[in-house]
Amino acid sequence: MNRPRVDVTRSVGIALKRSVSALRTAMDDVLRPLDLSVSQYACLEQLSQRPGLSAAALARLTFVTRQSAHTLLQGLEDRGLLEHSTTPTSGRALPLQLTPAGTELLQTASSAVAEVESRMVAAIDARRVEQLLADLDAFASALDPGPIDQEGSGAGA
Amino acid sequence: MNRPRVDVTRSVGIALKRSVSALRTAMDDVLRPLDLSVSQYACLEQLSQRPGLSAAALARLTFVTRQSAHTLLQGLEDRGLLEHSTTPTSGRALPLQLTPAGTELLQTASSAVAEVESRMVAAIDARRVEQLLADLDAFASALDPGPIDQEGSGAGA
DNA sequence: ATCTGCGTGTCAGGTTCCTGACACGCACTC
DNA sequence: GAGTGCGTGTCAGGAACCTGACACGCAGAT
Repeated sequence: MNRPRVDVTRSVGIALKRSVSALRTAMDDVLRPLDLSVSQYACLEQLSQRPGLSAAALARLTFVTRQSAHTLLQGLEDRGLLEHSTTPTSGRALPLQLTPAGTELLQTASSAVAEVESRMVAAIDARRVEQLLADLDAFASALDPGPIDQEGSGAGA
Repeated sequence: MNRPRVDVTRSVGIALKRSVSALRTAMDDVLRPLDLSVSQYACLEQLSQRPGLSAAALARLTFVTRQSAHTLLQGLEDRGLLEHSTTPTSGRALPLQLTPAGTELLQTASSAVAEVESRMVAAIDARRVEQLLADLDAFASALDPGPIDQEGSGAGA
């Protein structure tokens, strides 16, 4: 075998990428039978939690551009999983909402994903989950002070 | 403002995705002036740490398919950043190695990335980094017990 | 009322990555 | 020595995502 004396794998970035990669693969595996991609599931889930979202808002929540979300949403709509109102709430924003079929499919998907996530979380001490969540949040805020509520004057050189 | 009483953002998966997304964006920003993508940087870094790697081995280390790595590597080779030996070490595996130009560029890139990563890590208690690394590793192992040092007899179902 | 700024929906093009498939070389079995 | 299994390099096709650009609707300033 090889002994990595130069601990490449001790980088936080790599560890992050590795766990996300594993999670994505695992989610993909359980979502595949339902013909849903991870991004599609994320849209459905967010839409279920916060109905009436616009496509652009949904895009921000799922960390993709609104163009990508648009394409993705069209596919979901073609399958009758969600529908958009024809009456804009404000500006041009068209509120989206799940159809009964979408809600039903989401329930199946959601429990499958929850199983995966709980399998993952079970790997560490339950008491540390909250701390981990906070740390992860701190990471994101430190790198991208946008979406929070920080004005972040004096950007780091 | 809004008070998300339905804490969607409390999912570990989402927190993970958010921090990775922020990290990727930040790395992209500092790597752009060097004409390097995050994946390209990852290849250079791994190759520097472990010279003589094959393209397929590199692919596994950077969490992409060997086909993607192939395309990516070609671009790097065209720019004279790395080169592959013509003599296979074993089977068809062609060992890769950085050129002096590649090593030099990597140094610049590496320090830029290190700055980003340290900015991120600085957001949490330094004493918790080790624990976090272990937790992240546990996540990945729980979901995908493959790439560690398991020979995994019998293909995973 | 007109203008400007911002957010939004949408179309077009390009890049990156993936799945599928094939040919080749080594190790092992018979 | 032929056959089998595994890992590897490579080509082809497609899906997903992104950047760029444009048109439209609301809110506030002029």
